[in-house]
Amino acid sequence: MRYSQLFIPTMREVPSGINAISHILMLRAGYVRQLAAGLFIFLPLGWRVLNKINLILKEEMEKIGAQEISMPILHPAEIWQATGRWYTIKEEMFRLKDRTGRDMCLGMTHEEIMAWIASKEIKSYRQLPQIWYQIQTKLRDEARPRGGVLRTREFIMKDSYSFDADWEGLDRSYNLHAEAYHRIFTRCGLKYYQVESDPGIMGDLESHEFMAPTPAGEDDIVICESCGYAANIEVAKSEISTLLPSNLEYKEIYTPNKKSVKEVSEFLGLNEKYFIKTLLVISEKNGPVLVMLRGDQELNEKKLARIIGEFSFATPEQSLEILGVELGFVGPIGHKIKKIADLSIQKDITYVSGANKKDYHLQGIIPGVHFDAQWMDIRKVKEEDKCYKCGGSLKIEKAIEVGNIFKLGTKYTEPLHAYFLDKDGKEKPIIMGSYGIGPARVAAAAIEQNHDSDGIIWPKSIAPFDIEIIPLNMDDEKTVNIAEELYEKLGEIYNSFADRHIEVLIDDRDERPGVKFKDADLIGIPIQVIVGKKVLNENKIEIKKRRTKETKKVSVNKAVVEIINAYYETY
RNA sequence: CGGGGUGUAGCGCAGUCUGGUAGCGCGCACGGUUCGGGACCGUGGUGUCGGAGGUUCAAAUCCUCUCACCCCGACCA
Repeated sequence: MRYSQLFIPTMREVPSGINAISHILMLRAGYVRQLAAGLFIFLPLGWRVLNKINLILKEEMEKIGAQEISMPILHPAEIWQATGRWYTIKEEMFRLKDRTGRDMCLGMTHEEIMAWIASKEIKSYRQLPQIWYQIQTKLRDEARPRGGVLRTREFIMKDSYSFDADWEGLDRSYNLHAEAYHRIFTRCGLKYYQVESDPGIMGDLESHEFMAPTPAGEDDIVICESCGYAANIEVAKSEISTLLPSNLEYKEIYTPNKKSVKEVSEFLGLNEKYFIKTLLVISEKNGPVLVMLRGDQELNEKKLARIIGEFSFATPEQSLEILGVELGFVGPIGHKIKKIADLSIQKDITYVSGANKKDYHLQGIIPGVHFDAQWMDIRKVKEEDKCYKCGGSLKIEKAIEVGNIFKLGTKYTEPLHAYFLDKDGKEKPIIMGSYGIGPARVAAAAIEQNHDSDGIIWPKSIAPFDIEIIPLNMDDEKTVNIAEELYEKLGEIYNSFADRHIEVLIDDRDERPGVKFKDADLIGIPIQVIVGKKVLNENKIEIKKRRTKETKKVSVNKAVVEIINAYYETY
């Protein structure tokens, strides 16, 4: 295509108040514009990138036998009421009424609708398995849209759903998706991890997330570099070293105004690890709960919430009211309320904790002897911990969730009565799975992972064009003729890498060379072909790889072959 | 939802403290000179100063309310 006919509004200045690199570059390079909080317009270049990604998604989904369909985004409330999510999801769902006053909502996702159609049409095990997918708009009234295109209120998602007759079938469909996702993200040029994840409101079974590491990411993931263990920090487990025996005499100690573990630890000259941090939380379902952690550890709130449901930390007033103790001096002994202690607290040594009395702590506490509790893993993994599988060292990285896979089981099919008759003539619920990928997040992650100070460096599989021809002197007949000739010839070449023709952009604008160079680097097409009077005098043109900035002069009559070679060499 | 911040030309900003009738750079239009890394000179157009109400002879500026957007946190199929 011709640059002069394409709408690519690049910006020289950096928009103020935003900080995600992908957000800045998408704006500066003319890929997107923002309509309102969490609502983005994809301009021609941005839309081309999304379509490149979608094409890869379609190809890989078709390879595992998935069939593309399209579902409404406006849903009747009854279906969401049937599964209960009409009630469990709160402000995040856009709701409205139609003219007759009927409750409706805008689809945040499509499990309900998929299970509904399955319930109507799938009657026999002979119709199973099925995998249906769509690339469709989702709407969520996000509390805080952020990071440009990373978290928006309206976005496109590739969502697929598997329907199987039994659990082995679900495993098969799940694994097929995992394999397809590996191919997809590899093809899109992303660095990514498949991590264990929290199923959240999707269900209670196995789930994984595909995470593209970048500082702009919203999630923390834990990676073991020796054995490959990878998990979202919300569910990650680790091993921490056991402590050497301690044998403190059981007695109260005066600790005036020393409340935090750190303060008391310094006051007594005893390592934080020999403390028990006692927290009071108020659970919506279970009321007050006392939570114990080793002094140097932090609470993983997600882990605790999975045990006791939604909870909040007690206020100073609540602590006095419920325990009769000021916060800071609460200890594990004596209270009648529910107690949960982290597994890292050893039962064979003595600890220090609050004495349940203002300005006093208690030493010599032996867990299991002086108090009992429900022993659970509620600790947040730290980088200095060891891998619980292999003992290897761990690293924690920020990452963007670009995809996820969930085993749903019968969570949606039972309430929506999606039953089929099995071989044995018995009626059984369909076993379901759901699998999502956010194309805009893939694009943003690709930019986060592939850019330099001049602009975007697209992985060539998802670049809006393959090659950009840059004639430098539009008033020089020879320059224009050779550029146009290359444009013609290159456009006719079949791109076996992508199974389509080479897509060429020619910057035919009457602009100064500097402007063209800057814009070309900003928008990030993998190969630049520079045609200019100066080098043309040697009967040569230049080929520049955007990624490495490596430039090569080649003679005009070998140009096409050399350009194609350079294109295949880059990545 | 809690905390912080910003709204002045298409973009980036100054002007607000101390009230006096709106400015700079870039971009844009036209003319000329330039032409291998966001050119230069000249000319020109551009604003309900986020909105509403109030104080005042006079409000971008002071007061009250409100809206939008951004950042941190909570939340996040």
